[in-house]
Amino acid sequence: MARTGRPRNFDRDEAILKAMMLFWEHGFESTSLAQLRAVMGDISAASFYAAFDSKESLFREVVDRYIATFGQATATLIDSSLAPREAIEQALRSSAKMQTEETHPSGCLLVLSASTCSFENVHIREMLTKERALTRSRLFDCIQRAVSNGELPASTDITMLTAVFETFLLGISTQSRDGISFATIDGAVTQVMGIWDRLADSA
Amino acid sequence: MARTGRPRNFDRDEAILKAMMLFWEHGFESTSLAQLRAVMGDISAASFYAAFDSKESLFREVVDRYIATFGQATATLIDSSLAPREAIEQALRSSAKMQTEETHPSGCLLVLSASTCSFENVHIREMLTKERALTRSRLFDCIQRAVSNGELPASTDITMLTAVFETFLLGISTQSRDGISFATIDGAVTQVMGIWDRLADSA
DNA sequence: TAACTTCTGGATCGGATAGTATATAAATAT
DNA sequence: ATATTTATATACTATCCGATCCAGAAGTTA
Repeated sequence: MARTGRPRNFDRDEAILKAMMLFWEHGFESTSLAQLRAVMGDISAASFYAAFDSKESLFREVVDRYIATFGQATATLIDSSLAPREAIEQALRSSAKMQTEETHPSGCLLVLSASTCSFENVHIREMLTKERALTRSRLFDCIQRAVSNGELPASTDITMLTAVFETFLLGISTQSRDGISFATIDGAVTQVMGIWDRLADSA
Repeated sequence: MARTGRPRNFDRDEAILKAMMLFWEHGFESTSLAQLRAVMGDISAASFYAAFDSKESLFREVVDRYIATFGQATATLIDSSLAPREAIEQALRSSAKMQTEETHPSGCLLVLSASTCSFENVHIREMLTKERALTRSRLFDCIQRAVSNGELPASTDITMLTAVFETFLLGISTQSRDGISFATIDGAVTQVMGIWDRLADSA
């Protein structure tokens, strides 16, 4: 049975995608309700709040959507059918590829859209901090798996090696914003993966 | 001869330092005039504008001050008395040390304080982009010097190797914000410098 | 058709925003 | 002493912010 009431005359899913592009480019606080309503097809404030409750609630939906789509660049990290090294290398290369694409804002939304914010929105920043922590723990698990496998020596400092790849991964956001090409970053990934190989050889 | 007129009853230099801490923590746009005036000793709006002209003008002064102080963590990059490798290693370790200190906001002000902003403040973001480009060119020159010296092979892809170190350097900001310790990042620096050594060995 | 549900247009809310006007206070210069 | 210069306190703009209220429009259900 179809739902009752007057149907909304804009595409909610499409509106979230448009909102994502704004939040991605300008960040949570610097994106205004007026801008959001404009890209959603000049909908009224009433329509906006009826559909999304609040700016913050919309942002949470946007983050979820981002993770389910563009954020899948790091999905290889939880694919246990891949060798840990390949999982990490693919996560780095796919992230570099995605973040430098010109069909959407550059860099990573989870890194850039609330890197700084006002006191009253600290919880928004912490929300993204938690998402990054999730990626970090997946990286950690990947490396731990390699140590268990014997691909990396038992003496490997997993926390430190996680930092090697994660620091580089996070840096791609600002590099992309600064206009560094995919080819250049991809070449850098090759060098960073050399760190893994050198540690593996010493096993 | 002393300057005429009623003397200002707050320390302008100290006020800039206080402003720096706010901009560093919350970013340019999310730091309000009211907050700035409060940390400057509850000065009036009139006093603020008499001393600094505008929020934007104050921010430019803050950036200059930051570069002259905390930003000196990367100063080794332009010290030609240092071997290129040592210059870069020191820049990375000093940056990691500075950015994780707990006496001021974590991360780098030049990376975090305007990573995203509204449309009307793009020039603020671009100002910081230019500062990062300066660091990048210094990194580039450092590596180029090593190639000229023969420390690195003539076949070295300087742009790519610049990206290796710069991407890592930029990533330290978010890592610091996420609470990763200096010891962990410093250990990661050691691994990243191994990339240099492997390239140097193949010379 | 009548009741019900949901969305929309338009006006509006209180509060925060960066910035300014005016008059006065506090110093130096002559 | 008087003029000049600069900073202050106080009051005040105009605008934008996210969010809400209400009446009516546009559907479905019974």
